[in-house]
Amino acid sequence: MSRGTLNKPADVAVETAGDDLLKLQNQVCFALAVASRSVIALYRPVLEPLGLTHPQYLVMLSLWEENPRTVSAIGRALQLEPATLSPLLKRLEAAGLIDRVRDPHDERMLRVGLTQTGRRLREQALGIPPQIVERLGMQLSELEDLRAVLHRVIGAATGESNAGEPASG
Amino acid sequence: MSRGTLNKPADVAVETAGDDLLKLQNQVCFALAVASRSVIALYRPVLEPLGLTHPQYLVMLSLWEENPRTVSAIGRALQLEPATLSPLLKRLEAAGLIDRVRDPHDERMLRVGLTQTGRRLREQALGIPPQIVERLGMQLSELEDLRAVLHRVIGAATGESNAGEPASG
DNA sequence: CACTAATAGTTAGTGCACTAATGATTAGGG
DNA sequence: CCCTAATCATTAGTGCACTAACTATTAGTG
Repeated sequence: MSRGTLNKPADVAVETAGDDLLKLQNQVCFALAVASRSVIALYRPVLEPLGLTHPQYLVMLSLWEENPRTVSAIGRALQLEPATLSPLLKRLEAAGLIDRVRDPHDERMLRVGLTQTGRRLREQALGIPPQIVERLGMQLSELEDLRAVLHRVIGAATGESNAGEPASG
Repeated sequence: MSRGTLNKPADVAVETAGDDLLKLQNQVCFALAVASRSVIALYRPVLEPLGLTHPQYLVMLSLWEENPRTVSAIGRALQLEPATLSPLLKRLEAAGLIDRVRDPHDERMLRVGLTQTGRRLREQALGIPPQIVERLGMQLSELEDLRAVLHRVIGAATGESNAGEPASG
């Protein structure tokens, strides 16, 4: 990828700078999007036996950490809009993994909870991360670094208030 | 899952391993997905004046690099299926930024080319990367590192044969 | 030349993700 | 109390992304 990707102070010739600036291979956003899709594609065959898509898997992870949760609480954990989760949760309910019940004390809220089947699925899920790491074939240390810098990106992009560093609890 | 991926290795501390493995904050895939969505969200207001979505912007970037391109050539550059591009390209055509013409020599292929409007849009696009970098507020060096490790992830996830070979060399 | 293979794009169908608008419930202020 | 605000979730509508099935064109083989 050669020269000029890094140094472009204002006094540098504009012609070449403008060229590199719009090169696809120099776009972090492009690398981010492709990496995300590629890794999710890696999950597809692994999740298929569990009958889960990747976003559904993330919802299950969030519920395995804290069991009855409201829609917006899941949304905060996963950085997703309620409008995205609403149909997704209905599919998980149809699959028998969760149930959706209005909170008796405040009927605006929906209590999303694991069913017996949903709880049991966690055992199978334990095998997933090692499979992914194996398929990726990257060093764990490098993945750790990646995760760390991604959390910094998330913090920077979402306003820093909510980065989400490793579980302090 | 072939042999024994589910079995916990006996020589590793078992207690914490199973717990941490499924923690949302430890998932690289989750960080990747959120970072990708967050950064794309950052682009939304910046691209809005150009009338482009982020995937459409990436298609334009690929065409500004090499002008008439076939659908599958764009797909290779962007790592997207033709079925994804087909409707997207029609929207870009409807917006007047590209035209779609069958290759006279081989009518199976579609030559996707920039219109005058599409070419001119590049001038406005030159302002985008700096705006994003500013909104992100991260060091360029850190973004360079991120991009590098992301390209390694892409290579690892897609089978290494086809990572992100810097354009034309 | 006809028949089959391969190639390039499109269509159909499912599921995510977002914005904006809506419905339903609760909380607060006159 | 009632009436407005705010809150929580859902619906509608657009656009991406994938798989699988399909059409159309070209290439290869007997």
